[in-house]
Amino acid sequence: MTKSRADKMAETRARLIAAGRAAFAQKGYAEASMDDFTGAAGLTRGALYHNFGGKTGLLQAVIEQIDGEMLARMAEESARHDDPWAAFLAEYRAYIRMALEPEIQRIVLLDGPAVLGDPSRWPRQLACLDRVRDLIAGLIEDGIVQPVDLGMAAALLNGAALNAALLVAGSDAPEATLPRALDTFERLAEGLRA
Amino acid sequence: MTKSRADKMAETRARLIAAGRAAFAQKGYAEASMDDFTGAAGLTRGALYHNFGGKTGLLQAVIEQIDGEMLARMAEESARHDDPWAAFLAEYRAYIRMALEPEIQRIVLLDGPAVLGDPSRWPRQLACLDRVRDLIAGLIEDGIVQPVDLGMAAALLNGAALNAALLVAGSDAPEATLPRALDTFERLAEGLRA
DNA sequence: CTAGATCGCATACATGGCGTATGTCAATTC
DNA sequence: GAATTGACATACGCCATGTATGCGATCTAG
Repeated sequence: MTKSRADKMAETRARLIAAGRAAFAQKGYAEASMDDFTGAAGLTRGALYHNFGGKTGLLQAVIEQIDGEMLARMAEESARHDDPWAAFLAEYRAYIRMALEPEIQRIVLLDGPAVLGDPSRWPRQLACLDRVRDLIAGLIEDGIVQPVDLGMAAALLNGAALNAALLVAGSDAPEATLPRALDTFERLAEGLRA
Repeated sequence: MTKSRADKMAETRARLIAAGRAAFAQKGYAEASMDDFTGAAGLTRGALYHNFGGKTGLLQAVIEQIDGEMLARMAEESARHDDPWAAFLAEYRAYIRMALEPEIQRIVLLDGPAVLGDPSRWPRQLACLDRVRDLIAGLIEDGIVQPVDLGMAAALLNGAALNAALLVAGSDAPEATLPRALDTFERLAEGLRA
């Protein structure tokens, strides 16, 4: 079975995304040289410009991929709980833990907003943000949470979770700090309950 | 009265900081060319490297200056309230309003962390973060707030406030969105009360 | 008071990364 | 099977940062 043209293109896209993802995570967006990571992928900058239009286009694609993985992991966590509030907190615990990983922290949470602008204005918004919005909407409908502005509540909670994760990641003993972060976050979230 | 050598150096530093501040705010850190804004200040890159060691050094100095102004404005706001909890909320209201300003948003909240790394690990930490820590410590001592981890609570609240501000700033009608942001934030903060 | 040392800043140069225009070869189409 | 399309490579120009060098003004020593 010979590879079709579209298959080959999909493969080069995947290779470039993988190489870019590794480089962005390790050196940061600004310090990652296109020649370096396209070369590492066995390609040249020509392929990158053809497929993604430029360096920022590749960053978008990388973020989209990571976002999809984050969404899946959060959904997986919440599925283990029957109580809606517990499921809600479980998703945020997963989010905070993921924000600890250097790859997600650097690419999605630091360089992404700085290079592409505020995530809430991205053309393809982060799926995990949308998901949290839906969760909160359900909690409000069930009378578990006060009737607050959906997008606002989601943004506030995301910001709190992100900073919690950054602080944990930067601490000397992340493992010891993580439970305190989760605890403090849950107390904050209590403020939204009916 | 003739200018001393130190006086002149202080003036060039001030000029460079002012020019860099304007350029970083308008075009973002990465897009701001050193030749451009040093030229606008009537100087050259030589002066910049001599005084600040490089582009990132200037960014640090700019952030330090803005941080000082933010601290002053927050202190001013809280001084108008007698009730400790009201004063605490007033400071955060001021913080959210300040995060709306493109200059602060772009330089301190977006590019700063992306270029210099996590603020909590900066050599000269943000003074306004320290201030919030102290406020929370006082509230805990007075029994107004639950005994939570100081740095963690401050980080969470700052993250929530930051994202609230970003969302407001990115909305179509910032003036109409701001009150909802403040309201949601105060509800969250309620979660920390004893 | 003057000569030399110092220091703040400008100038010139080297390096390297991004973006674009052009070329090439393989796959598709008729 | 010839022509065309399209995916990707190659080559070039431009611009930005960082560094090494040079100059002139201020401070200092005798």
